Amino acid sequence: MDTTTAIGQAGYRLTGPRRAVAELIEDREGHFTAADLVAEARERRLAIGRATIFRALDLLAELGLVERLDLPSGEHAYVACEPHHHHHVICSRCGRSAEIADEGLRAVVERVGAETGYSIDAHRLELFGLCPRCRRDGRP
Amino acid sequence: MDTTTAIGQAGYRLTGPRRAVAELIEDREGHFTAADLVAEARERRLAIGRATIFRALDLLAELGLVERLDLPSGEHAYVACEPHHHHHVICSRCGRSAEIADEGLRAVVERVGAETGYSIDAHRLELFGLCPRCRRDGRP
DNA sequence: ACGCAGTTGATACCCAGTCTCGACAAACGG
DNA sequence: CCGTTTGTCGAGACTGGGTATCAACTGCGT
Repeated sequence: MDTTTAIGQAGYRLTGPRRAVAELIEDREGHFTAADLVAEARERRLAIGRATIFRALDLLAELGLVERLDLPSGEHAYVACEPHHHHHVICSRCGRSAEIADEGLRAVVERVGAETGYSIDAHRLELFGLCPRCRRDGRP
Repeated sequence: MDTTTAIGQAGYRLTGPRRAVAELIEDREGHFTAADLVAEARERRLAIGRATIFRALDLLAELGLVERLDLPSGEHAYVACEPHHHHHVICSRCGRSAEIADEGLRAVVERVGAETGYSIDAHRLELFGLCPRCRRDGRP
């Protein structure tokens, strides 16, 4: 399912600015910040307000088409992704990310719940390292 | 090892403001934001500058005596904790947290590395839910 | 084509966190 | 115990991410 149709199906209006933001995101590799999109939009002479970009990102995040990351640096970034529960491995050099499935995490979560007595209803796992390409290329 | 001695042993000066911040943190339950500490310090009429609180938090985080969290809301918060690698389960109502050990996570990380080809050198796992006390108490 | 929400953009605004710099005080040596 | 050195502090200016406001606009159902 493509981004623009997903917006429509969720009952939101399929507006020009939203299409434009979706396009900006599709043209990206790796993660990006809201500021990146603002800059990119300005470069392409798109008439999209800053607030609109933030709003579009919120919307896409809500639909699960984009996910918010908290980089170790403290920055907030986003990555485009498929709308189902999963996690990311993020390259700390180039920012490319790969989705990962359960991989036994569910079991870990259950064990923690059992041992601590917490009823766990959400979790976040982020992995950072070098992607295969960056490992192969330069090692400064 | 208590906080103030840890600061000394790491080669940093054991100053009044740092002691004060350490004390503010020890008196807290659950997670707290930098702004919380600033407000608390003001209430107690402590003459500690805002910048100093941020600096002290950075220092304590570097020593591993405090850990930075990214709440689902996007806020940055901290929790006091022991200085070794671990993760937290955080109560989404009261903010109390419990530390959790490996619990099989290491194996998960290794499997992901093997499958994606990334060389993973850092990870973050945060679990959110209700702590036993909040489960027992009100269910609004 | 019409009309009404939902959406937009400009702008002002708010708040977290950082930077600067003169004043200060912890640690150490004598 | 006092002087010196140098890390640290506080105040305030500053930056940058993100949000609130509100009049103007436009997608979309009828």
